[in-house]
Amino acid sequence: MVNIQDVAREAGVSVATVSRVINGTRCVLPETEAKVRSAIAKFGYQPNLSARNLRKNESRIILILTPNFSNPYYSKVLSGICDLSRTLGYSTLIYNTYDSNALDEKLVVKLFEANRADGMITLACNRDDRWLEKYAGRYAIVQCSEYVEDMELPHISVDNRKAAGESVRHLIAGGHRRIGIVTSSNSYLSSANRLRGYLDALEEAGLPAENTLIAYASADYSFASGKQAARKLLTSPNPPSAIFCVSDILALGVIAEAGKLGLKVPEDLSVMGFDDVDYTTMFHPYLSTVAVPCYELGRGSMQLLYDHINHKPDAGIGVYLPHQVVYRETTARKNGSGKHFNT
Amino acid sequence: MVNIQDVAREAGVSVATVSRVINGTRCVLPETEAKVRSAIAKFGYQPNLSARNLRKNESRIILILTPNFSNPYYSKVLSGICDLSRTLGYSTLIYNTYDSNALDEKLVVKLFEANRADGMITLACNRDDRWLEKYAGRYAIVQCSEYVEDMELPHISVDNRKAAGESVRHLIAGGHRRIGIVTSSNSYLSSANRLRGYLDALEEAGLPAENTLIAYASADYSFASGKQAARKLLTSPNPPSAIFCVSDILALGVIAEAGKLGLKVPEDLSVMGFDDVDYTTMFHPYLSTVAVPCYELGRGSMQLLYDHINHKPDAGIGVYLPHQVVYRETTARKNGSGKHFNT
DNA sequence: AGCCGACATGTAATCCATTACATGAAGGAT
DNA sequence: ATCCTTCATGTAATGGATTACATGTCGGCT
Repeated sequence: MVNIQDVAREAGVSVATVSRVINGTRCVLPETEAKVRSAIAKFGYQPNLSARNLRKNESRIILILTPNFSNPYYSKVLSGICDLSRTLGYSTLIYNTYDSNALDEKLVVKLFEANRADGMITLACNRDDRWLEKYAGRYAIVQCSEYVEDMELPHISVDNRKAAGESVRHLIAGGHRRIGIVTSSNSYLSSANRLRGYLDALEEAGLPAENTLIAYASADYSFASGKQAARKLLTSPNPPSAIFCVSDILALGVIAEAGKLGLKVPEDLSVMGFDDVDYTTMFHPYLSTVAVPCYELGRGSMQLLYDHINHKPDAGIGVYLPHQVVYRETTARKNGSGKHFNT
Repeated sequence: MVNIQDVAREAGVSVATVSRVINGTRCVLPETEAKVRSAIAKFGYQPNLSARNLRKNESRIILILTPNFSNPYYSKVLSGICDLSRTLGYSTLIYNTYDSNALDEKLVVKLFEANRADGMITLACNRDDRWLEKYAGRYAIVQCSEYVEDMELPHISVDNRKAAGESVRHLIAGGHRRIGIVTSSNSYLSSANRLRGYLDALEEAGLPAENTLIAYASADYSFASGKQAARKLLTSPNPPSAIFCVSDILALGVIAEAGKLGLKVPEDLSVMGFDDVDYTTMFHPYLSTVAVPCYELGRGSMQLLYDHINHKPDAGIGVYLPHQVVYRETTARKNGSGKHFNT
């Protein structure tokens, strides 16, 4: 493999000069630069990143921790992160945490200490990950979508509580009085906040929050777990006429199970999802849901991370992006025409 | 940051001994090893990967080129790659090529020459990427799902031609005589081979291959492009009674468009997909399709790459994994009961 | 006793790019 | 003519781990 020495020899200059040309440091005569550039081109020389990283004590790699990138929500966020990181000159290392339900502190510390990563974006931290705080000053870490409350670490997300409240208020305005929720048994703040928003709306309307209306799906937001949760809700003695779900895939599972139980959506049951992934408008009825700007969340978290890595003074700590509740075909007035409605 | 010198000093040994302990080289007295280990634990020491990589001339990173990891097919394959790579001690760098329709030779060479990657798995190469061959001996490269024919580079895939043939033969056995295909206008071998398989089956049955039965969707396998292609096929003077699609998402688009045109699936139109991604059984009618072992394709390509990186002599060049045609609810006999059938 | 081999451990070269510091030439000021 | 500044470029130290080679100790054999 050709190294900087070879290039220097070929160009008849010293290695320092070659390095200066590569890194754009001034103080190089145009004709010298031309000689160096042509030597570089001749050999197809690429600076060895291991050597550069060793010397500069950086890696130009950022670490991304995600629950599961096969989930369409996360893959959209990841697209945003990866696209921006590439234009900023960073490579991305993506790790699935799967259902471990907690970040692996050892792994994170290892990757930082080993100089493998300059920063990290986590889409997977939850309530129990307070240990992150220990590293707040030392490592550049950004929490995206999920974050730990009251922690001095930068994060970016939508206002889950408010969005959930709006959704449920919409259902109430449609005449629904028994409204169920399918949430997740994981420890993510987003699930908890969406549940809070649901309870907010119920309380405002003077509706009781019954335990039989709250179903906890398994931690992975899977279609199957949505079906299971729906079955519990819909086969109870006094079933809900509307169900708010904390994710679209769960909502899709609810709709499937409702169909199996002979219920028509939205005539017999209104369903709301959350996230607005691509699949919400591939099949009828189109899903009513909360549109989350996934891609922008990804880009935003990368920008935030970049600012922190480079110690930009005004890099924010908490950034909130706007959501949009979209009413499509899975929500209808209670005992109404069966047509979807807008309040 | 603590380095190997600090550990050596603390343990009262030389750096060489510390290195030997870390790397499991024999010839270290148990009590010496214990001293070193406790020093490592005390400092939470992690070897600097940049330094190690520089010295060993490796990176323990593998590069993955994929058209778009938001596509459920690719994300499944990627899961397989990432899971195995992690157990083999490699990190994965994933790059989306998006619709550039060709691999970026410059980028690939750059990453290899810069010692950023030890190997590469491409899910995105196509007919035009013959340049890969130049690097066959120099870089470890594995082609997954897609590959360039007649090239001495390892690849792993299913037998697309055969699988497509089986699917179309099934439709013919169901009495269909006018069978359309929605393929993609990209240059991927899989699309080409699926088209070949379609033509094989037609020819065997003595059916003419008409241009009006072949629709080219845009290169990205998108839902929207499936709809568009279906419209062309179904609004032609003599429309097909069955459509074979080279991907599930395209098939979903075809079904959606058929519905819009007032056609019932499978009563009025049979539809077959390809890949069997998760979404095929989330909505009725469940999609008839070819089940491709995505996850295993991913694992297999990583294993193949690993074998090549480590110069295992019997690492294969062409590996083919079995597929499985699954008949579900979107295929029916022509003018039949409307129920799905098995041949 | 003398010699050799086996084995544990240390010393120092090496991988390659970056950069602080050194050098030297050219041009300007007095 | 002399000195000082400026600027381009070179020299060499540096980052941290690996590893070929060197050293030293101990036991066994004759």
